[in-house]
Amino acid sequence: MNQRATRQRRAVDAVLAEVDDFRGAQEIHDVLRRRGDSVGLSTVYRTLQALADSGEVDVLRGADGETRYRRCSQGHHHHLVCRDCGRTVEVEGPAVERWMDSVAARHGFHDVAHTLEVIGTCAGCHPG
Amino acid sequence: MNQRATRQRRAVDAVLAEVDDFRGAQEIHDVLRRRGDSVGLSTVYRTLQALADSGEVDVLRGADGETRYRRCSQGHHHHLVCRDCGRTVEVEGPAVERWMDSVAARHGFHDVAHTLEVIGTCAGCHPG
DNA sequence: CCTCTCATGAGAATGATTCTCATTCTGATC
DNA sequence: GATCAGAATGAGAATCATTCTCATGAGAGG
Repeated sequence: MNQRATRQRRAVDAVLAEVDDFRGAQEIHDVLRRRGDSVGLSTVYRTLQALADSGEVDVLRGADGETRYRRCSQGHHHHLVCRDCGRTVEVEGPAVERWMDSVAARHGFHDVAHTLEVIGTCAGCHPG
Repeated sequence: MNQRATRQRRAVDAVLAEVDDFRGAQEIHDVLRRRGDSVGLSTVYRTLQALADSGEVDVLRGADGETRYRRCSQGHHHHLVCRDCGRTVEVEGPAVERWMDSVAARHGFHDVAHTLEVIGTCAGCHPG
């Protein structure tokens, strides 16, 4: 957040602070409306985008095309996400980072970035 | 492709066979129309999806939300994509696969899948 | 309290993708 | 080669997340 502190931004922030999973914009908008602390959908989108730009939240694009957000720890990391309940674990992989950099360099690529997400079924959701 | 062989499917297949980069459905639809071998947009989408389901093409979801397809080699691999010209290099990383599996297992996750894409600027597009 | 802006939000607009369904075509059979 | 059932097609409507528009509202400093 770079600019004015408004009720709406505080509200969106609050929701993100309460949950530990990735949430979609519409979902957050619903939570706020049900809670009686309604915020316009456009504003939810704008706020989320601002938070993502400033690096305060991580973004994840699901297979269904919906973009989800989550307040994460600061450093660079990746996610292990449960496909059923959405439980999220942050993981680091320095070796993987190095591998990606070296592969990119070997092929003459510069300014590399990457996306790496692992999805599975967590122990709690696994039948057995 | 699992079912009947139609002109439309052959046409889409042909376009995919000609290019080496990831292409969007609309893009393929345009190419076909310009070429005079027009195919309905719905059909292009359907065909691409069928090809993706059968594993004949790889799918990549860009930051702009458009889904792109590419005929790739069979085995499991990842992509190094140029953000400017779209040039694509297939890469393998057995060590990375192992790392992801072990991390998932350590956290009690089953049936894991993953996405790993590296984007950068290729040598040809790099200014300097 | 004023004012200068940035922020908000209702609704329209966008853009990719999917759905509908009447029509056409493929592939198997005679 | 003629038939036929069911699969495939495609034009346009529908969907859905997201973005845009712009008139109105509200921080923050003076």
